[in-house]
Amino acid sequence: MKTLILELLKQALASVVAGTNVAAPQSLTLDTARDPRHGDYATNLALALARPLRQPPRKVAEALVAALPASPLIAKTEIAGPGFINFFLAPAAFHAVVKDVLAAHGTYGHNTRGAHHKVMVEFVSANPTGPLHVGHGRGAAVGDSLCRLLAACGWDVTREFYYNDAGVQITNLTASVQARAMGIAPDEPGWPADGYRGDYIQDVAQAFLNRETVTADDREVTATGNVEELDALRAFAVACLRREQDADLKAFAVKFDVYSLESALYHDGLVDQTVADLVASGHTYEQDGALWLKTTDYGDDKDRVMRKTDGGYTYFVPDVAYHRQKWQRGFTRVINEQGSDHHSTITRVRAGLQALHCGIPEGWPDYVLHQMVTVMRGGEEVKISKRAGSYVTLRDLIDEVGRDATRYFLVARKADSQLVFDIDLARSQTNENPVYTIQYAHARICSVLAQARERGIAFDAAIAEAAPLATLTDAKELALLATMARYPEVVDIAAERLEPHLVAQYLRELASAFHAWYHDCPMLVDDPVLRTARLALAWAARDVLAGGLGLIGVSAPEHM
RNA sequence: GCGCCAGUAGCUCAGGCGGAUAGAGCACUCGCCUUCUAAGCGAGCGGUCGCAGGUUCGAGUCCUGCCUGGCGCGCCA
Repeated sequence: MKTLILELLKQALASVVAGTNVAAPQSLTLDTARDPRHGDYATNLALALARPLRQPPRKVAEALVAALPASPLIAKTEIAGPGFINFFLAPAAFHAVVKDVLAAHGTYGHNTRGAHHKVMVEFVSANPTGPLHVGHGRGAAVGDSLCRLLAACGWDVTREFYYNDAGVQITNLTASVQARAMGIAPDEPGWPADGYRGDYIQDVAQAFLNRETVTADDREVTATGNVEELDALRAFAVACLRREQDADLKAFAVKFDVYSLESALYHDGLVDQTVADLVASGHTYEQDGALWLKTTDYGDDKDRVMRKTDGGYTYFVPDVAYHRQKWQRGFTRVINEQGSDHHSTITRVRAGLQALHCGIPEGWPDYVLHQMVTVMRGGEEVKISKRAGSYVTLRDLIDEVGRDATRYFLVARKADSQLVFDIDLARSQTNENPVYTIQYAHARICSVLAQARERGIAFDAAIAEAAPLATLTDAKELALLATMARYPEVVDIAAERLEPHLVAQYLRELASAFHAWYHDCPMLVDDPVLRTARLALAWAARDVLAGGLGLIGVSAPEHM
């Protein structure tokens, strides 16, 4: 619908500019009008052209309108205000949306912008030292929606989860489990400094003593039961927490294609190779017994230690090795979704990659950072979960408010805004809760279609596609159609800007437009032509609602 | 002190590349169930877009400075 008007406008523009030495603007803006009195679409093209053409904007607008090719889909145009051109569409233009939706068979709004190019989205990437917390949940919700959006835009998406299974934190975890296995509780003599204090450590210790076998998505380990064997303890503890995180992710309906391990980067020699290549590149130096990378060559505010005086590497060295590996695996596009508390790594990783001089473009990879989540209940901040001890777990939220509400609220805010998660709001099953308003719209349509079947009214996808729609003239149904027409643009922009919250916001508007229409325009009327047309519209609206909900990983229930 | 992010209605938040009278949900007030699900609809109330300058036909949006909050500033990840 929009592309069609843009095309006409482009022709008008070409004809107006012809014969002058004024270049046509590189891109045209055509906005969906906010005020219905401004029609359906509006452009400020005349205002933009006024200066280069040295003519009053309204006069330019008149010329543009005169040059606009006639179309049966445009009812009229108006010149308004300082020189806006408003387009009023004919109902037929709206009706075409229903056909578009139905013909797409569940892929309406999708596009081919990605052209099957590979993109990796790395997200969650929690270290296996405890259950996932609410921050990981935000990362999971945002990252998973990004993957769904990119896939809908024709990208070949790989979902990757990276975790540190070798560093100081894992040593710490191992010591904590060992202490628990030996009957030592936090703060008792022998409890490791900075040990993990959550109850889950006790569970892991007990399972280890029971010689249990644990299976996670990427590994299986059987406990030896010997608390003196640190390697066995570590392997078992990591497997246990991986399994726990897998269960959390499964409950959240988030899946990964690839798990990457920090330890593998060492085993495969990628870390040493990266260090050697960085040294060879001339961007390193030795000082105070440590090896430094001159990250200041690439915009950092100070240089960073690569190899500590104890001989170990700092965390960003394997990160650089890992990202070079991503590049070598053919991912010319990589998006890392992380908590913003790690944003300082961005400069270092990019600097390391640039210093390698291996053809990686500046500014690669992309990052999407999410800000902190504060959980509120009863007007007070919630900070503690029994199981984890020191933070609110994702599982707590899912158990308390459900997967759909959790996902919706965690993805509905712009990632770089801090988020207040109100448990009372999320769990309320009333009109206070936007996620239910959206799902209810979907369920309502399903319910009416079921009613139609019960009444013996023949209706299916084929009938919907063939339905004449000329009787759809009510203002509410045109408004609903206009909202549905915006969906492809929402998907496109949300994927382009890596902002899945736009989809969540759009769905609320779509649900609202649907409910208003539902209220004013009964579907199961006696007139078979009108009835069929409205059922076709409802069928299409259901497709768009289900498609949008799918992009944010929220279910589209048939009953509520 | 330096860097990143944010500051928009009582609350939670949207606001494409600068564009028309700044929007939504909730809360609050008033209406609407004999009617396909009232988990809904309609109307009303509610604003110094953090502050101050600047750029221009036009600024919530761009620039500068400042204020407030979060995060980071480690040979932790």
